[in-house]
Amino acid sequence: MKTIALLFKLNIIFTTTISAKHTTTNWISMKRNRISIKDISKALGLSNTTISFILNGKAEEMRISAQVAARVLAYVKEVGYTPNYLARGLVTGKTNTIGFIVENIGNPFFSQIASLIEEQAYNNGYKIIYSSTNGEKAKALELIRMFRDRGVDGYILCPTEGLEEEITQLREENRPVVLFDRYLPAVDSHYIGISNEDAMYNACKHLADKGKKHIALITTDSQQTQMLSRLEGYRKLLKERNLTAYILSVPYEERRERLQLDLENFLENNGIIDGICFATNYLAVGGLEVLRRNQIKIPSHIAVVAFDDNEALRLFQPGITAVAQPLEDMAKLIIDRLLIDLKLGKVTDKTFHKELPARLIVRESTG
Amino acid sequence: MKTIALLFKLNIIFTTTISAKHTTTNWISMKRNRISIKDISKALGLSNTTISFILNGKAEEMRISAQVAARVLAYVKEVGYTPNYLARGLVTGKTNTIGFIVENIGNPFFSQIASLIEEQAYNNGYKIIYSSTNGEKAKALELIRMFRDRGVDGYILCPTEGLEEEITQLREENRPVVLFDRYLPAVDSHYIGISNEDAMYNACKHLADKGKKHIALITTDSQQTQMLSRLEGYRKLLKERNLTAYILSVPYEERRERLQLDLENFLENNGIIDGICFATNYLAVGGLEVLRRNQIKIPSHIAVVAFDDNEALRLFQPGITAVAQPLEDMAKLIIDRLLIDLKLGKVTDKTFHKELPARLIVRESTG
DNA sequence: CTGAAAGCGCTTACAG
DNA sequence: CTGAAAGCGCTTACAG
Repeated sequence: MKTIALLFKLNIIFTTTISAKHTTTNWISMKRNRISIKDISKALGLSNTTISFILNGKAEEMRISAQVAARVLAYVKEVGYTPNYLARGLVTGKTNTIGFIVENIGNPFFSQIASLIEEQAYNNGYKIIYSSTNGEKAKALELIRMFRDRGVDGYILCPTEGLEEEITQLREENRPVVLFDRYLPAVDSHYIGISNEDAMYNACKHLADKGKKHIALITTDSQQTQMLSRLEGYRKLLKERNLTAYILSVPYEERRERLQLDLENFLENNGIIDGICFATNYLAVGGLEVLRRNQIKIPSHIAVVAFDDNEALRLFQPGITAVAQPLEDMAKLIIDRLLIDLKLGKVTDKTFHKELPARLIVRESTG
Repeated sequence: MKTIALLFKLNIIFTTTISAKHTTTNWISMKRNRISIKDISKALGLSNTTISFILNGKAEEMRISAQVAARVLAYVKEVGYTPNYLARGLVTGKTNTIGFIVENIGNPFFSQIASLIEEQAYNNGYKIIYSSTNGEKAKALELIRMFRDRGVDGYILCPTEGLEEEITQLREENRPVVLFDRYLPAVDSHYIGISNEDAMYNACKHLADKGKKHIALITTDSQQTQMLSRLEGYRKLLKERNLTAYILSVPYEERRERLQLDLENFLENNGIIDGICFATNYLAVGGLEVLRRNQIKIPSHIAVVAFDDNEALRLFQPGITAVAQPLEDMAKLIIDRLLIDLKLGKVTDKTFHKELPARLIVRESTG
């Protein structure tokens, strides 16, 4: 049967290529290249079982003689055998792969945390498959299902709205999930983020302490938890200090196109504003361009605080005060939490909901 | 046999959990959840073969009646069946996955191109597994091998030095590979990048045309092709205009720590410098901080051009003139090229070596 | 201590 | 037009 299959394939190649001889050789060598457990057991006169046990470090447990084990390991090393993960995954149901879903890997916040998560996962023997949702629920659903079909062992998700049902199902199927950046209130799931309310409260407090009386919040209309909490923090400080709220809420879908015009109008109509908090990184970058184009002096005319720190804010002149998320700690917590469920082989009943404190990095933009 | 295995697993659960009943139910529902071709064929009274053909769009080709096909498709949709990619991959040797290796996903250049490549791949039915080498050959080798063990169909590599042998082997095994950003001169492989020499030549020419007579190049000692070409471009312009070269070459390994001190010394010792080209993005960001800290006026004292454009350079005051890589075109070419080999099922003899032109975005930093 | 054999969920050459 | 059966490369319960 094997021979027949071989001949058949060769035949295909013969009829479709010009340099048949060359390709044929390649094809054979390609198959030869990939050595299997069967090849090893045959060569060493042992059974597949024995090889497999030794390869999986179960030699002692299965009371396989040290000499046999050593002989197998030496041979494996010599021929450079590596196991086929697809076959292994098919049997064990484990692939040592983590599905990582972000909003957009091109966003510095996500790419930086991706870099850290990748490293942590790698150190623990896991690889990452990633994808971006661009904030679309349909895309997110498709990605989760695709990951499932590919048998990822666990999921790290930056969820869009409307994913409640799917995530609940993942949990019911005992698939480890950790949410980050934002969570879904209706779903009981592990979550790691920052204390957004406190972070924004502190940012605004910093402005108020600098004597600002008319503090604006530039945000989007997204109903994601992290955005709502930031809004809460803003409101809390304003209430505490008896200040008027000036809120510009840009439609999330058109956040890039609309920001510029909307912000210009907003500032024109509210000339009294003397402090601005940007609720997220792309709003800050876009907003700073608007401020500059309108020759608004920072901080003398308007003081500025941004959410999420990055190079652009650091290099801006004046340096922009920013709320920095503890990316490294977050990445570590996310992976650690996922690994616990992964090792356990099932989802724990008690979910872990952790909000880390953010750090306010004070620069010249707030005087 | 199946029943025995089932009981065994249940037993394990009974002995390790408290709410055994609950967990048991979960476990069964988890297995039930995953419906297979066998389940479908049984339910519909057809063979696995027929189901498989229909699922793979071979119904017509295999002359399966339209009614049967429709019935199967309807049932599949109803029960929400999705194929197990591991099993499929084991048989076909295809996983519809592309291995994507970058230097560091946290670097904006790589995360932006990753975002674009991911989208293009996704539109063509491929998923991305990615990893970062951090410029280390050992890590790169390990990643390539890990990807191979996981059966990725193709490779998009930003190669480190010393990967010649491994890449040659991939080609010999008929595994599609596309290099980007830099290539390995000793290896015949597809490559997509930019015309680095021209790009740097034009950047320096722009400075010279602005009357700069003492143009410095800040680069690393990396021997990667893209860096060498940029150096060539610099040299070419200098020769053409009869200008003296001022080159600061920071050790690649310590590029972050050393840049600051080295650059300060360099500028101090070469007070005559009136123009600077940074050879890559992190050098530009670090370098600009040094210039600012030393209160060097841009462009009046020193004019500046950076390689790779990004937000930080755009927002910097003054705006920094930058060489912008055509990321979108590159991503498209990379995927298109890989898809050709992927569809073909083997590596083409003729390799594709394409260098796209970069664009110089002139801002205030060059006067 | 070790091996024969079943099974994971697919695809596909072959036989009607 | 459709099905029985082999095989992809592993793991593992069972039987010595």
